[in-house]
Amino acid sequence: MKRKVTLKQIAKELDVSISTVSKSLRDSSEISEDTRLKVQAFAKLYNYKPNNIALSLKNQRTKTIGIIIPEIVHHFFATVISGIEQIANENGYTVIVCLSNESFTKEVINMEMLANGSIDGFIISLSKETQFKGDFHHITEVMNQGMPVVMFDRITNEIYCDKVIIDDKHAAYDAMQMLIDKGKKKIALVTTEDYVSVGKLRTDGYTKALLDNDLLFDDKLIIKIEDIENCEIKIGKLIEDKAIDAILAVNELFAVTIIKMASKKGLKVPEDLSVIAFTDGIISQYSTPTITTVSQNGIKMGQKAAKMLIERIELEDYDDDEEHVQHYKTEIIETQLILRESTN
Amino acid sequence: MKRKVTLKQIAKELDVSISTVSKSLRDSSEISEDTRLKVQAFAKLYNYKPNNIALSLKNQRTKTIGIIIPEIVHHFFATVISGIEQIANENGYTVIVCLSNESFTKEVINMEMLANGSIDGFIISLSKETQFKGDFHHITEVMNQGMPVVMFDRITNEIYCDKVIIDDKHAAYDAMQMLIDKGKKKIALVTTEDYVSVGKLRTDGYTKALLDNDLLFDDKLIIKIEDIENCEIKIGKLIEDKAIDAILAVNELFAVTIIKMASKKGLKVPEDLSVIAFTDGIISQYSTPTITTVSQNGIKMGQKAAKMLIERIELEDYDDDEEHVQHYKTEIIETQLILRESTN
DNA sequence: TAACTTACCGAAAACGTTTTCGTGTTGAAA
DNA sequence: TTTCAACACGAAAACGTTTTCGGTAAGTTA
Repeated sequence: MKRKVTLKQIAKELDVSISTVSKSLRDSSEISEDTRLKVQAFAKLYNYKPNNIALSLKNQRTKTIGIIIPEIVHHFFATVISGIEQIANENGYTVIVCLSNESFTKEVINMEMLANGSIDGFIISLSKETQFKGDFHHITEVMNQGMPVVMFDRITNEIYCDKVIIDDKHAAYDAMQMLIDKGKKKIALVTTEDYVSVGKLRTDGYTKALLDNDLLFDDKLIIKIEDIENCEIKIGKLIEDKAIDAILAVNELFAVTIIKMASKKGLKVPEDLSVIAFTDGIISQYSTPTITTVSQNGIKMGQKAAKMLIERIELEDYDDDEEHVQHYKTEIIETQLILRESTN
Repeated sequence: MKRKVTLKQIAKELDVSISTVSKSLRDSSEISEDTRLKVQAFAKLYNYKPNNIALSLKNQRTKTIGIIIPEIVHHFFATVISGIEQIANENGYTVIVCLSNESFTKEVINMEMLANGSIDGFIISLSKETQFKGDFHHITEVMNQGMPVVMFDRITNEIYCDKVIIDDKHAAYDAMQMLIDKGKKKIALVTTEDYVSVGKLRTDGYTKALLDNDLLFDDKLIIKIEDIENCEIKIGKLIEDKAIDAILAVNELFAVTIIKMASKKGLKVPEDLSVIAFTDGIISQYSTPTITTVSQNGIKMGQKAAKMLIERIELEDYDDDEEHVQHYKTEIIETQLILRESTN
């Protein structure tokens, strides 16, 4: 069990100074070919690799980016990580993943933990509790320390930073328009509580589409689900009571539950009821019938977020202390309506 | 934009030495109450937090564990990470996640990247390509450097280290026994190629159950899928040609495809055909019919792996260089047969 | 008064790098 | 022989900590 070899050990072994070893390995012209080759051979033999921690301390850069998301057992977030990881890797970065589990406190603790030198920047999607409380001091704090932050999907307008989102309102609008074009008149919306930013925006799109098409807006057709566990009754009632044409669901789980309840009540999808879901994931592809979705393209979202963050990080290196005005951008990832069997 | 404050800055500001500041903040009895309180107040005011990188360098411990998995957009792996993250967090560790994307080369590169001081230990599940090649030098290498490694799920017997697995053979056997007890006589197996360790073991369990119950073993009833994309024809043929009672599938995607093809051919699940899948994930819960599965409990697997790794890491601290024999353990996570609609 | 504690604090090493600067040796030019 | 450049290498600082050791002043004891 030989531990990792260091410059110091090589230097001692070869009876030269540490500087000489370091320079030799970096092909400095200061060193004679003789010693350079000797050192390199020795280093190779003992499989020398520079210690990352030491480099981080010296360079004040860790080549690591921190990701904070509400949960990881969730297709969308997993795809985003996948996209981030890909770009990060291509640029020589590694990623640290922390989960807030939708808890404000855990989000804060995780940020503080990582902010103490462990990473060069954050990519974050806010927890429900954070969005509910509207407390974002932990974000501003790390930003004040000069650490770049990119927010995605679950964002807030109260913080001025780089963001990448989908145009939820517009996407919902498009989905609605498609249903309306197919002749649907009575379209329900199954969504989350309003403090979840995306839920609110999708509701706005839903409403606007109705108005623009001179359709009746009926708030009884909007139901807000708190937790997935006991939503079946609510959904069942909706389907039963209201002679509905179609439903827009803000996520896959709602959609699949809707289909299940519909079939229980003797309704056929899509013949009697069309269903469109947000978040194109595994379920939509494999449920029967397969579900028409608004695809969020988490991969692209992650890639974009990573690119923005890395650019910001590496820009800082030149930027130094020149306090010139930062111009933050908000990138919008285009969505796509993926037509499947749940609509006709 | 004030950068993070350091001990040195505090020392300068308060006109004391760095040591005094450090000791004050750690409540050393060497320091008078006067200066101690003064320093602490100042530190609090400027929100001083020790730099993690510096601590890591000094302590030679990073309080970070590295995870290397084939992919993250995969319910099972996501749950494992979730379990790892939970235990890690409880013990003050953070996790770095790297994806091999089933590539041997990426697996090696990632390991080398992390092995240079960035982490205290590895949790890894082998890529398909690694299992196919049978080349594990990267694992032995980091282990020789004294870095603890825990393998889970996709393991190899050629490496002696801590492992956590499910008893795939036994689990397959149990699932088969259940089908046989229900009177099924002609049971097919849809699996992966043999070099995937778990695929092989599940096949063994399948075979053993047949033999133990004096049922005919027919290798035409075993089909091995290379990639999910074009498996439909193969599966379709299997169902059509062979008057089958039941099918054991080694993962959800195979199972749901089987169900889909069956319904196309006019067969009803479970009336005409029972289906059991490995890997209890989202799909099984939400498909129609819902699918009976062998649950793998990724959470528990991740938790166990994290516990084993952390124990090993912290044991090393005392252990030091006493080269006493390491005794590695292989933990087996119990599986559970979750009965749903796809069996009767 | 001399010797000895005790309380309080600072210098410096250590972790592993990179890089700047200084220094000694060699050979050639003047 | 003197001067100077080129060459080859080492010392030391820096990144931010923690900790050991040493030292100074005051107070205590003989």
